[in-house]
Amino acid sequence: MVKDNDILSTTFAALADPTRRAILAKLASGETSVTKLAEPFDMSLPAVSKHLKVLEHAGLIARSRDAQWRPCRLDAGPLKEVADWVSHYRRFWEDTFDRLDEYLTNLKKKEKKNVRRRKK
Amino acid sequence: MVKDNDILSTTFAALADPTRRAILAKLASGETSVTKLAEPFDMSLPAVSKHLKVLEHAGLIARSRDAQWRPCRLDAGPLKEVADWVSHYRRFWEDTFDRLDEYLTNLKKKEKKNVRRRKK
DNA sequence: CGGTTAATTAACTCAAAGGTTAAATATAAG
DNA sequence: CTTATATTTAACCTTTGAGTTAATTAACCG
Repeated sequence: MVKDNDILSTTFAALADPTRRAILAKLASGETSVTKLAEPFDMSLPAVSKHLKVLEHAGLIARSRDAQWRPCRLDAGPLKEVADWVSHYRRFWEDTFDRLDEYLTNLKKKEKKNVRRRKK
Repeated sequence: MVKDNDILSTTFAALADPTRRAILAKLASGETSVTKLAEPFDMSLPAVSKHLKVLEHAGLIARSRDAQWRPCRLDAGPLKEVADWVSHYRRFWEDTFDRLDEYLTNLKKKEKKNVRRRKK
């Protein structure tokens, strides 16, 4: 269950759908109407409307009113939170530190095993 | 619906749960058994086991066998993909003034590069 | 062997996600 | 006022996700 007061969870959940990520990508080139956003997708307009609601609720887009159109624009604020969160793990995919960490973890484990065996 | 062959969707979906992110955080300080991982959470062991399965399926953790223990270790590979994806939007939270054209040119170049890399 | 510990699988519940079609709303244009 | 266009809401369906308890598997230990 995704808790509603958990910004990161809401953001990640919103991003976990290729349609929604495609919408964000499109909005990166500027404000667009719902119909234009929906065009490339093989789904009904209400479906796209729902995706937009999810993105809006996650704070990833904002909407205004222009006659009968509801133009959407990108709001990347929550994406900064994502970038910050993932940056904490950077050292794990840069292999130098990765190997060292794994080595140290292994070493610790073996020491604990030896201690346990000696005590018993 | 999250498509199974879509790595980013699977990764984001796995990260959209605070329990799973907490598990990853714990694994950042080294391999641990399932029971130890489960300890801080107010849920049953099978529930944690399921979370681990989700993380494993997303390639975010790997498991080995040590007697009756199944130690888990972090695998940050998919997190690099997340970092790469989100980095495309960096300008939107960094720049106050409009550099849209430059951004789009860059994005297109990077996307082409990624496609080539995946096909390889 | 029999018992204990670690972890998973099975079977189930319940809520939420993602989609549909049909109806409703809002605004503009004749 | 009526009609066309843009979009949302309503009602519904089906699948998935997250949790539960009870049973099962796997490995160790005395």
